This record gives sequence, structure tokens and C-alpha cells, in this order.
Amino acid sequence: MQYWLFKSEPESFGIDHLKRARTTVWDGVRNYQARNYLRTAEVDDLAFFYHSKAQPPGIAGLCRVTAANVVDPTQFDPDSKYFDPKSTRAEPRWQTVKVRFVEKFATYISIDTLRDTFAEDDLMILQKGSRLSVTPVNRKVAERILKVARA
DNA sequence: GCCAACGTTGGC
DNA sequence: GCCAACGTTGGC
Repeated sequence: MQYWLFKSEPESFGIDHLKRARTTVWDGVRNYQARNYLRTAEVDDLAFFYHSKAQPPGIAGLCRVTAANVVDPTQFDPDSKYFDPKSTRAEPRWQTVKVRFVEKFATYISIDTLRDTFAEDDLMILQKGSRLSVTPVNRKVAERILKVARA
């Protein structure tokens, strides 16, 4: 079982949206490095739900992967902002996962708290210039995040 | 295959 | 809204 951190802007889709929807296809990832991580995600992996462009940015909750290697349908939709004209149904470019809501944390973990708690090397999103929307989180770090979140 | 121009991300 | 740090595009 692997832990991840998924970023999303709560103004468009936040933890409360996921709670209401219960599940969602994590669509719209259009960065190859992030996609490559998504391709390695497996059912039952857990992902921290990070609110980017929030005030303050931070980890809002947790979700679980319920389907792996899901073809992102938005790549075929000309009306979607994630439409990719170079993608074909025979050879889709963008795979992702389906996730289910697990919990909204009792304690929202702001980026300041993350910086106070972890070193840059512990968490990829703390590294300068890091913009990846999907990043792996090692087990030890993940367990410390959970401890803070549930305190 | 280089690289300038352009577009995007996301903290501040 | 600014802008640093990336990532992508396309002419050459």
C-alpha cells in the first residue's frame, strides 16, 4: 500500500465536493510526471487531499484509490478544458485513478504546519518550485501527517 | 536537437 | 494580482 498527495483547488473541487460526491475520477492531470505516478497507483492506496491556491494551502483530508489505470474521459471531450486532440481511444495518453472519500481531517494541516513538521526532503510539495499535482508520500511521513490530522 | 517564446502553477 | 519556476511548443 502506497501513500500519495493529490492537489486540487478547492474553488473548483475540494474535499467537501468529494465528500458529497463520495467518489470521483481524478481527471485533468496533464503533466507526464504526475501521470506516470498515477499509472503506478493501485487499489487501496491512500491519498492526502491537498488544497492548493487556498488560504492557507494545506492538507484537508484523505481519500482511497478504488480503481487503478482509469482512462481519463475528459481527454476525448472537445468541450472539456482537458481535451487532448492528440489522444485517441485506441491509444489514450492520460490515465488516472478513481478515488473514494475517506475523511475530512479534524485538524486542517496548513503548509506552515507542514513546513514546521517536515524537512523539504520529506515531502515533495515543500520543495522550491515543485508544481507536481501528484506526488508519493513515504509511509513514515504519512503516519506523522495522520497523527497531526487526528489530534 | 536547440532554445526563445509562451503558457501554467501555486505560494505569497 | 504578481511572478518565480517550471513545462511545452515550434521555428530553425
